[in-house]
Amino acid sequence: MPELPEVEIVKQSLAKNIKGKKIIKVSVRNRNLRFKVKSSFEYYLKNKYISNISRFSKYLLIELENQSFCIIHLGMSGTIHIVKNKKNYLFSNTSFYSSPNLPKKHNHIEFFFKDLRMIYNDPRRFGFFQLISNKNNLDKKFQNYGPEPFDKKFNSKYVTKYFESKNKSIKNFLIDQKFVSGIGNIYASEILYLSRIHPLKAAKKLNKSQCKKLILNSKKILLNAIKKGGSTIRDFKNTTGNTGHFQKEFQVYGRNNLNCKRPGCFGKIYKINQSNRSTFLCKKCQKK
DNA sequence: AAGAGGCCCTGATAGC
DNA sequence: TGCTATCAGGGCCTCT
Repeated sequence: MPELPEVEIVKQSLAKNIKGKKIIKVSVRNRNLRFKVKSSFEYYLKNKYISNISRFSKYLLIELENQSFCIIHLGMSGTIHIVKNKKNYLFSNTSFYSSPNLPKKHNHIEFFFKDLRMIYNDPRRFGFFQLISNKNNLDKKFQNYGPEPFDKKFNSKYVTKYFESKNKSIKNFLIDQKFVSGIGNIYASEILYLSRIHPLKAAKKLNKSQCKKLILNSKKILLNAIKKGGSTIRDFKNTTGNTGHFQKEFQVYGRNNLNCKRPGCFGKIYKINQSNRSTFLCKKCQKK
């Protein structure tokens, strides 16, 4: 479930906790993630320094001293935990499960640093780790991704041009990473509600003012979610194992059969199915 | 070519 | 209590 805001929260924590540090050791307990973790993975990372931590879309980018990258995608249930070490941890197995918030199962990958460990947990294994040899190949990896909502390229001209003669629904475009990067199923519903646009509306039928609203509200929702520490529906936890708070501010997501929160609307929130994913909307104040 | 739907996976929950 | 069915959804893939 991690979308851009949740990944951003994790990124900030990694920047604080592991940037500049040397990876002493990596251990992989389960290689069968979304893509198989290669057997050379641990060896490649061993003794390398981390020169930078960044994020693109829903990806965490760990840059290494030799300008190569280890990229992480959290899939839907991936979480990263930072556990501070006790003394002599390298020689003891007992400290591993000592952190109260660390799950007992599905801890697939562990990075060891001098003072802490970074542990990747992912029950459903939709997430993945991938090594990328240089910046050029990183750009190649993301060349088919659209701009992030905060990018200057995500502007009125781009959106209206993109939507020309497109029959696909606006909701399916918001979660389409080729159009815009970082928005997932939850925030798509919230953005459309705030913009008063019906999720089933064909993209080409949006007028200029609606496109502008969409751009503005995408930024607004995501920034606010980052400010609140992301959203926790089921799985998302920050690196200390705590939940985010933006879910308390959801206007439509998960509010099936409840009243519309918009003052003076008195409509009801419906859950519909779009391409096998749930969409939430108020049929009264979101117009086709 | 655009767009829809299937698949990967586990855990939580509902219903009998 | 214990079984089965359903749902959750990111990204890649296949099919029409």
